[in-house]
Amino acid sequence: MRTIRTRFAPSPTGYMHVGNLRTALYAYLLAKKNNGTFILRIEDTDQERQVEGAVDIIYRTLAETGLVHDEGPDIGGPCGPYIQSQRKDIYKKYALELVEKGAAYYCFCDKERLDELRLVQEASKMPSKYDGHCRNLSREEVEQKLRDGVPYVIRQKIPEGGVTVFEDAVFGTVSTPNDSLDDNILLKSDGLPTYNFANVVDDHLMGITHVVRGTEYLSSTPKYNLLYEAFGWEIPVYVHCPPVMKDAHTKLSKRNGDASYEDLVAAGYLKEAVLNYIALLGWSPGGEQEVFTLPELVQAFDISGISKSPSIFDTNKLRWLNGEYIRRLSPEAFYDMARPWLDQGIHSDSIDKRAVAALLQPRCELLSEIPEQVDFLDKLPEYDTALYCHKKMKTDCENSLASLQAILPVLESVDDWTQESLHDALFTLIEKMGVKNGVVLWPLRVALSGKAFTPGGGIELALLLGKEQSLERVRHGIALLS
RNA sequence: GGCCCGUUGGUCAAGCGGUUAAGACGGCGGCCUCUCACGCCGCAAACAGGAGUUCGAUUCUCCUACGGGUCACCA
Repeated sequence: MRTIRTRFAPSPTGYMHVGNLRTALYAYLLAKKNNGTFILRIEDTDQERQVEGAVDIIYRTLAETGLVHDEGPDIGGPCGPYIQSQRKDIYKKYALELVEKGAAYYCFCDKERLDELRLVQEASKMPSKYDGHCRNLSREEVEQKLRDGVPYVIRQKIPEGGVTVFEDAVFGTVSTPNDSLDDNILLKSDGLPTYNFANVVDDHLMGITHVVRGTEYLSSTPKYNLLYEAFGWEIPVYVHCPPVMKDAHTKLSKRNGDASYEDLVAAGYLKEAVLNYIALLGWSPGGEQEVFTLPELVQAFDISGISKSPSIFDTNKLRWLNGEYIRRLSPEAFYDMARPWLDQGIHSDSIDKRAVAALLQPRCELLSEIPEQVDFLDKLPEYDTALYCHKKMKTDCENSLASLQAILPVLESVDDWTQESLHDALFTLIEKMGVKNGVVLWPLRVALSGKAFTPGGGIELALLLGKEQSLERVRHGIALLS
């Protein structure tokens, strides 16, 4: 069996959508699973839609996520160049070959005629389709016009009648009547090929064995196959992937303001988690495992697990998975990753950020939420005394005040400000008072944080804040409640 | 509108003629506990509808409905 060669062929027209990334991922996985080759090709035949810097985003994203290509514009390879605009001459030669073979023809219709044709067809509710005006021009007519310098395009000559059938790896057998296909343009009047054509030529020339792409190409695939057949080339295996949706009706897209890969990373998602999540969006490994490293994905990948219907991007699940990744990080790795966010929420130098990170790690699903989780350490927020009333803890303003008043001297007497000392001192107090733990510890935690929820309990917070600051906050609490 | 494709809980999904129709996220309840979270235990929640084929359909066929894609000198 031939070595499998797949390719990711984006147009440099903007950001990396998650749908795009997923297509790249599947192409990568398919190649690597079979010890094959993964190729990057830039499809920039549309002069007008180029976006500055878009190619860099593609390189950066692939590198960051570990989807490293074996051949591509930046690293070269045996089938270069890997940028379509640099392959211009190649396409014309093949287009002409097709004309010779009778599978394509020169068309001299100008834009005006085409627009008018479309209007008429729309008005009469006819399917809009090229009317074949130039389809049967004689050789003499063609040569005359060429000599006269009339602008031309080259169109594909779809056979009349018949049905084109092909096998898709995810959708199975797909058959389309040829009459529903249009004589599309292969070579534009600017000499550049359309996607339809460049794609086929490049995929063949680059030895692509498996074409992984979105379902938007499913219905034009018969036309590509007609091209392959006309050339006498081997048709690749098609793997059409359904789209990633924002909701049941709309696709996930930058245009709708949906998050791109970069946005997600900026929002505090780990790139591994994002990649893992999108791998599972529209593909099932079959087993129970949900957390996969890239190498594990390579091992587990199989085309048969790709689903036929669109899937909705679920932020909830991504969050969960991200939390799962965070919890699996070593304390050091998490600290390093959390550091920038920690710095945003805590400016004081007296707080031990490693200790905060340790408290945070099991309670953090999204890095970007860290600042607001820890900002109370910097400065006690203003809070309502209603916080002291907690039914389950059996606390209210009165017994909270009593507790804080009892706590104050106890804390003042703790010289050795450690977890053990604090714990011993406070639990001795609890025993002496003959109350439930919460009656003492809840007011303490509230006084220290001014918040309903915190990463850590009263003792842990006291330890972080230090003796002086803790005493001050307890006194403040007493004043508030008095 | 023509052509192509799809439809299992709210979401991701397993299932490939016979199952009590997995599992995960989310939701709800409980346990643990110095709050919250983690962890653990449990609950609710689905085969779009209708005809066939078959001893038997979530699985096969057809129709309907709904949804998506595509009909450019864009990719």
